[in-house]
Amino acid sequence: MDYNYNEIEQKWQEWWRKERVYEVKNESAKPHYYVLDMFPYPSGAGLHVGHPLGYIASDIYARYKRLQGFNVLHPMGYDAYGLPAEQYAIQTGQHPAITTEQNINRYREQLDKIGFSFDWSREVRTCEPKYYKWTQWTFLQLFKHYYDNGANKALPIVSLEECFAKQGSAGLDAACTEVMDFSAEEWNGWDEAKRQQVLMNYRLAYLADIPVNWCAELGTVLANDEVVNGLSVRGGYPVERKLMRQWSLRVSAYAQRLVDGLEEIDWTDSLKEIQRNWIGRSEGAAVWFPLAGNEEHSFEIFTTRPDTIFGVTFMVLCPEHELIDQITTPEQKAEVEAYVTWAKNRSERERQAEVKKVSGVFTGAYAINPLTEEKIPIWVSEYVLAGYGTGAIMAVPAHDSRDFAFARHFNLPIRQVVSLEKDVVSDPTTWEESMDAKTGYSVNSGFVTGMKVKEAMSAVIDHIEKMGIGHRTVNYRLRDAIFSRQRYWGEPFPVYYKNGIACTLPEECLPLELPEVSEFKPTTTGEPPLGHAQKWAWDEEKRCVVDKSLIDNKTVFPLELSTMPGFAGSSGYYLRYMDPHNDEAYFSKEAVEYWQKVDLYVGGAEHASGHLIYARFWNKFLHDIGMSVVEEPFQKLINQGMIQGRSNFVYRSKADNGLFISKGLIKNMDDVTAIHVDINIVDNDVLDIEKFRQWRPEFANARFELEDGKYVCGWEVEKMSKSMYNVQNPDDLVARYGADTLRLYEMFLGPVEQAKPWDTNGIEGVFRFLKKFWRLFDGSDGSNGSNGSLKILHQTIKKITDDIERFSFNTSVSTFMIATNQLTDLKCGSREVLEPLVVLIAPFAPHIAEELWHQMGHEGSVCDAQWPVCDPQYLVEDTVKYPVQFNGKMRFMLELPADADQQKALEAVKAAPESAKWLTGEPKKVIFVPKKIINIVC
RNA sequence: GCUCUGGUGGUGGAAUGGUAGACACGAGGGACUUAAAAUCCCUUGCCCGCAAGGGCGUGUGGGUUCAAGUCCCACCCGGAGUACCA
Repeated sequence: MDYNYNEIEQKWQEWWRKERVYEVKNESAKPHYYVLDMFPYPSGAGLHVGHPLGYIASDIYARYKRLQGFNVLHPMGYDAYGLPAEQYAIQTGQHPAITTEQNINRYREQLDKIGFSFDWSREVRTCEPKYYKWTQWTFLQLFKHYYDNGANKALPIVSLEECFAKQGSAGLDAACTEVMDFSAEEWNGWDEAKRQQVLMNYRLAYLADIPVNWCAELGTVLANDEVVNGLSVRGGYPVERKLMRQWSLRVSAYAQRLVDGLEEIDWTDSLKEIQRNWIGRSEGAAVWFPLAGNEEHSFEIFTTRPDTIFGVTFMVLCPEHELIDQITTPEQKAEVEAYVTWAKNRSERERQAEVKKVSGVFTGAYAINPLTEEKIPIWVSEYVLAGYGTGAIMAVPAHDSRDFAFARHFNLPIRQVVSLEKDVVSDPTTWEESMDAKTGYSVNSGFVTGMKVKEAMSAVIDHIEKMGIGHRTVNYRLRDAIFSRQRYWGEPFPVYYKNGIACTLPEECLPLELPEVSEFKPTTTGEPPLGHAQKWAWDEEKRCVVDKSLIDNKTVFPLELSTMPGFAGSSGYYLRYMDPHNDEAYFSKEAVEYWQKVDLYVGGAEHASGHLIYARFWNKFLHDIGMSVVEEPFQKLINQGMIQGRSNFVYRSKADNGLFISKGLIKNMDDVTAIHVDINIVDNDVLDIEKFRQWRPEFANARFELEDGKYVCGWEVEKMSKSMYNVQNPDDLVARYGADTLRLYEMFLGPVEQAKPWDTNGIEGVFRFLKKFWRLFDGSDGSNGSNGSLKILHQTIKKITDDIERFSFNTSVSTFMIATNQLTDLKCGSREVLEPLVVLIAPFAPHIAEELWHQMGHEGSVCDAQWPVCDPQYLVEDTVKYPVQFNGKMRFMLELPADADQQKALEAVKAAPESAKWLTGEPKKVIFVPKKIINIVC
């Protein structure tokens, strides 16, 4: 009987759906395991072969765990809010909800064809009110909490209010936008507006005027991870810095816990490293430098090299620094103002493009080095950033490359205070670069002279702490996440404005549903698209949304016009899958206590500094308020590598426009023009000439110069894109080879974690294997397996189990091929051998496994079978290697049959001289490896 | 610049420090067939040799080891992340 994959796959996909084979309950006597894929944004282009790569890997693991007796949660859903649907809406007027729905249906159809074991009864869509109700709810909780550094967790803001009423800000150690200092009397005397303003300074979701990444083209602000090189990630439009009043999440409060948490999770080192770099923890000191001539005023700087304080030769402020106006001398005023204006008007892109260009201006003012009491000039320069540290630095040109470049440019003094060897100094004016390394000894440095750099660092900090002019501190590069987007297609904020004060909707009134709008563009007055919504005001008494014409600012107030960013909906979706239909809570206590966390998370590394930071933050916060039970949501993380496109080219002769020359015949690449050709009319780099002539009218009369009767195309690895005609649609492959072949082939392509170009050249081999595997079962009988076939089976069990555990799915496929070839040679029809083999292959090729399982007379799904256990007696190797030692050194590798008398052999080796003559038992083969080493095969 | 990765045949890629190149593609040869498809068998890292056999081989140069693709040091080349972060 032929392997009719189309019939088999359709039949079992329907059966799985009908029998609800993949639905799981939140209770079971079995141990639990949660396998999650990063849910997709359903784009209009549909899936290409790169998308399912990770899904196939996680599906294999999920199915494997299920066969091993785990209750496996393996859900799927859609990250349905996003910019492309909105931009499409602006262009066509088509509502994003409609296009999103269409795209989701298309995705679902494509996913179903590949035979995934998702529990679709738990599907979530971030754009549905019953889902985003809980996104909004979490926002409210963030708004209602602050971060207490002492307790090291989020606490209710009401407890902060009580504290302020009793003792003001005294003794408070909380994450905040700016440090505040007030007494209980002051607090109690303030009106509501002022108090709210103060509380806003502490809330975890807060409104503040902050410099944002404004993208005029998209009409919205963007988070730091949505901007690369001054351009928006989506669309590549220029982004400028602008001060705007925006909602933000105080992610920075969790910076240390986000660093610490990396220790306990099982992610790749490179991914952890990306996160560590993004968080950018650096230890150092905050030091106050007094102003010369005005010593009671001082300003704070941050340095990671307190040991170099004796080498400070100038100070630098960022152009935004508030001190500039106060300290600039009249003579320097014009120049400083011109510089500041120039710097502020530069676009982020210009600034980044000219990073190497040194610019700056002297303020005319001086500071006092608190340790040397020297007078040092204060400069202003762009190279000091407003957003990091305090926006002011002490410059040590001898030991910081940027300070060095600045000093050279403006001819400022350079003083060496660190040397690789004790008491050895050189003339810094001859240096070609600064000595930045934190190694060596302090020189010319007062009381720390002669100390090692590390010792000097803490000695200086101790000293300035004693003097009361500074302290040890830690700085993070991680900034708070800007949470407002001036867009339509996102979650509305459950917030209204009562005479300028942000108030939140009562929790019972959630979800606040996204209103209908007449247009998806910003309004003519520059408001976000929600400004077009008629019914967009909050009636405090009726507790409902009303028409905005009713706004009277007494009981009816305007609602927030921004929406939440993409990462809002994706930050907690893994928790919602645990209990997706709960209308009373985000998820029930029982559900989260049962599943705990995601055991295996599979997705792209491009989310390292976005989603994976936000989701960890989100989960830590939910943990603090008693919702999620563990701090780290994703125990093990696998990054599937990106699949690139493999483009094919034909070469048109420059001399003769109708002539195409086969690749091997081209003498000089300058004589031809390479033209992208659709990969669907190329097979194994050989062009289908007829299809090519039909492909486009201008090629209808193409002539060819062939090699061996074939036209061979060139190829190159590029991004998978329509314009390069290298997009491979999985549906075509499923139709041609079946889903099982596609699944196996995607795995066979190489390690899951490695980036690789898509290439169908090998798919025939995998297809051949499945056909062979299928044939193996023709005429299978109830006989017992021979020793040889059982050996093959048990070695296969061992190898496949090991491979799956280390996510080495490409070698698993090879293992199946080897076993199938061997069993075919043995003409093995034994049920005892073949039945476990079906179970082994079920995670990889579920359709064929299901069909064979039923043909063998089983009633239920192969998914409910038992993963076979390997019997060690069949694993014994034919030969065993024994290292033989003389004088404690390994001298021989003795290879003996597994059942040989090893003791006797070893004794014989020891007794004999160093040659192979003496070995009893007639050596079959004596291999002299290098010089003295002998491998002896008996 | 810094951090992380990787470098093995014509190609994708295998190798707990122990016979490098499994498995697959491609290529070459053959069987079956009127023919094609399908299937099966043999060869296939490079060099010398009719052969038996020998020599060389995992980016480069050193080192550790009886033994290195694998471990250590330096360098070269690719890929990714990040960047005046003090």
